[in-house]
Amino acid sequence: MDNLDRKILAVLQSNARASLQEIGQAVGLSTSPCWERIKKLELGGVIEGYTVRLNAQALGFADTVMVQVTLDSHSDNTLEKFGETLAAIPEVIEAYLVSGEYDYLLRVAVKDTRDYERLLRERLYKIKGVRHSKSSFVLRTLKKADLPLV
Amino acid sequence: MDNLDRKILAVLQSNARASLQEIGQAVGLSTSPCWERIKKLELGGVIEGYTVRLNAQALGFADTVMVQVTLDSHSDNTLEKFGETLAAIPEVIEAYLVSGEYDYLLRVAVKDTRDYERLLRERLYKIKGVRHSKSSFVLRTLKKADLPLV
DNA sequence: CCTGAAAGTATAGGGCC
DNA sequence: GGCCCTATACTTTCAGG
Repeated sequence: MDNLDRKILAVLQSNARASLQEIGQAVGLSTSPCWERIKKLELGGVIEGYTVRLNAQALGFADTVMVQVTLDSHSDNTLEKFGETLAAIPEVIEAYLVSGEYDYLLRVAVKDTRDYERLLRERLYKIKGVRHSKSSFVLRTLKKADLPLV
Repeated sequence: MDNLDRKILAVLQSNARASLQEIGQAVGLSTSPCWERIKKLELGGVIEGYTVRLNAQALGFADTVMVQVTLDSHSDNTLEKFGETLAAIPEVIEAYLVSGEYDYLLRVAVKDTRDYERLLRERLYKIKGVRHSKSSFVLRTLKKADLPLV
């Protein structure tokens, strides 16, 4: 992992479909070393995959909600069950176990506030062990950046 | 935007470098309509770009911190200044203006706890108008999913 | 690391239902 | 309007130096 690798990753962050020629031009190498480096980064697990940045709004997900969740018990069992339950809820896009005043932070994507109310009532409130939750609706996204590599 | 478009997007979500042949096979179309649909989704702004999923750990960002920020004043001016300041801090990966008990939620990527302490002291605490902040370190990532499309 | 050749892919024309 | 097929230019992939 040298500076050239990081430059290549920076290019791929901004356009994962850039051709090897474009990447090579940007970092000052010919296509073959770029290709070899990328394969190494893929095999080494630095590159986990390639994905598309989608406009959630355009796809009908008008609202994003950040949910703080506090559990009753912190036994291994409760914790694991909670994780499994979240995995099965497609609206839950991200879920983190965190330190601090609450236990979990979720990022949830929903069509509208009614959809969110349904999710809370029918899904989150039904999960055993959840003491309480606090919802924060995202009013505006100020920043969404890539990891700083160079 | 029909079901085929959503299927194509689902394929791209899981692998943005899938060839048109693979995409076509997955959705039951030949390559040309897939290509046309993708171009339309790009031009229509549904597809905002293509990016790479990177292993933050492997790149030296061992810690992720979620920071709740509360501002003193809620004037347009303070709000805008705050947004601009955040834009210039590379460690701040995401920033949301939210409803609820606090004003902003930030996702911050740092090398270690010392790096985070430095960021707090030298950057966040220096921003005018910040009343207080609460940090939650991410202990474990339970889920990181794509938007549910089909 | 480079050059370069072979296999695979994106892009765009024309035709079909 | 949306599909399929086909030709050409570009890309990926991997040899040999």
